[in-house]
Amino acid sequence: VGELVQIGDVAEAVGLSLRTIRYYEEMGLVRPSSRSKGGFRLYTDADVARLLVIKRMKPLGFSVDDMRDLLAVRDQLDTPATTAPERAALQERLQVFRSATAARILALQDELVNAHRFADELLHAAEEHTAAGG
Amino acid sequence: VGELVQIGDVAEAVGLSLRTIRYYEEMGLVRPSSRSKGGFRLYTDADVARLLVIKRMKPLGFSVDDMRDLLAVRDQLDTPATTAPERAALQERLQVFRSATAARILALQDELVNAHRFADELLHAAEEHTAAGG
DNA sequence: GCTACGTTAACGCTGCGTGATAGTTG
DNA sequence: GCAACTATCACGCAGCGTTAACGTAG
Repeated sequence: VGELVQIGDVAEAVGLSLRTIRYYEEMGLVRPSSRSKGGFRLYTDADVARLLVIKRMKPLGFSVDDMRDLLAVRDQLDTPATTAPERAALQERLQVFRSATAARILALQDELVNAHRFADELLHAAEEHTAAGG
Repeated sequence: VGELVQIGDVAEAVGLSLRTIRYYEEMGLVRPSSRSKGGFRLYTDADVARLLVIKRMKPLGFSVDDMRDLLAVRDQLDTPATTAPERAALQERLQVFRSATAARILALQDELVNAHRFADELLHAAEEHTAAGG
């Protein structure tokens, strides 16, 4: 629960490569809460949770910049010192992500239709040439 | 019908950028059937059709190499000189694309579920902080 | 001869994969 | 002191976007 885990365990747990995790750190998304005496990255549960957020955002087409932005909003909302007007502004930034996600959902549905059509085309192309040679 | 069109018209028609169309040519996917005296690319309907196939494959996650491969299969199937045993081999290559497309459809469905969950999370995160300050 | 359109480099970018080389942990 | 893990460069790659500098079409 209050465990510190190394990058390898984290990678296996969240399904990201070591390289990817280090890359996100390099880009300012997730910093391990501490390091071992020898320099090994040590992650808390909260750190892992951040990586999971990222992993969810990735297939939605969000860029690293977008992810950093959303994580920052989350951090601010979780900060008690954040004032009400500040929270209102953060809500608007969340709204942008909701819109983008909604748009992405529509795009995915389009792609699904497209994929089915393509599969059909592949079948027809196959049949045309196997049956009566048209 | 037997019209030759320039790259700009093609780009608008299929929804790809000039750069992208040239890139696909560079990669050996679609060569314009001819050039103007001064060197302008001139495309036939068949050329445009090839580009449309590519445009359909792109969101399915196929690489340029994959696309070249599928177009080659198509070309072979459309060639009357292709023998029956050759056609059988081509069918097997088509099967690979069908499998990949089926897998992609499943992946897209997963991504859709993921996207909906993410949208819900965004809503909950918003509500938690707007209503009773938890 | 003007304007819109096109040509070929060639460099830039994202999101990592893939070594190389060296140090750490237990 | 050995195996397994990790560290930091640093280069490579796909799939284009984006100038730059210049030629063509009509």
